Amino acid sequence: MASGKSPKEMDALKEHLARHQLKFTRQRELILSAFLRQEHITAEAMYHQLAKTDPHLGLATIYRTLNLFCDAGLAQARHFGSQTQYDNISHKGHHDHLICTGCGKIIEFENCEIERLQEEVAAKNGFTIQTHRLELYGLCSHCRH
Amino acid sequence: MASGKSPKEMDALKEHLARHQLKFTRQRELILSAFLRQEHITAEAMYHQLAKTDPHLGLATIYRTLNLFCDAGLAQARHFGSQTQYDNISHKGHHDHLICTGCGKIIEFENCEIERLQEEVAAKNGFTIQTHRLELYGLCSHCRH
DNA sequence: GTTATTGCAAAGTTTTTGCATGTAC
DNA sequence: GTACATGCAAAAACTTTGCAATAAC
Repeated sequence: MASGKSPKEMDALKEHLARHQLKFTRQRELILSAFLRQEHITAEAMYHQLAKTDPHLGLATIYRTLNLFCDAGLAQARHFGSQTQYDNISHKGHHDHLICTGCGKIIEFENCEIERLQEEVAAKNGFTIQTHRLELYGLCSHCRH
Repeated sequence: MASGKSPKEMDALKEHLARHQLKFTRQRELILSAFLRQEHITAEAMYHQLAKTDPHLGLATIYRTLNLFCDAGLAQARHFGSQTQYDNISHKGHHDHLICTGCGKIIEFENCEIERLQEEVAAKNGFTIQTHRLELYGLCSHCRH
């Protein structure tokens, strides 16, 4: 194996592509490997990040590819502020947000106890949780004054 | 004194307006009273709803007014799907969802213990919570089989 | 060789802004 | 009478789409 380690997400992408008669392109590989380094990112931010090494990679391709990742179950789109955030699913589950409605600051947190209670609620209703989203909106100490 | 016609939100709006040298207009009154009947609504939906009785009320006015309600602490903007949802703050807090990714069924629940823990997390980070959003995605008992 | 993908630009959506006119104070 | 608000249209911001050229299979 020349490349040695292909992360499981890369394999998952290839499988999704194969199953849908889609192709594994240089851009898709590039965008996925950049994406895996993030917890969440916007299309625009990734565009700028990749433009340094690949100036011809178009923003439309990034959007198309991130949307593809959502279809493949690797990413989850979240509308936040004025742009769409693409969350890295493999980092999800322990990834909740505290969002300041004053200045837009975002703090990430995880809380096992909350997660345990979520499981409890789900079980009580006969559900098996696949993923969740918890966002707390409020004012940070700065903005409260 | 018990003027059944002026809900506390209307008074809160008036107070906010007074404090900021803004004016209490027919449109603001109209939009607020329509807003209070909803749990959440988009600007576009409100535009259509109000157009029946007030065909000259512009969409820009609705946006400006709903954003004003956010400033006044009566509403909370949430980006969802492709449009902004304006949530009625007074209805929020006990409104979490359990969503089946198989059949789309939505169960509403509330859990005081989770809410308490949320407050705890917020406090630990110096935040004051205004509202929150919790969605659990999974499979219901039907769809698991 | 065939079919999907890319890059670019153009179009589509949703939201905000500019400005003349109207309205609350 | 003096601000601020409104309505309309135009602009801005973000995302998707059309199409000819290109790359994967």
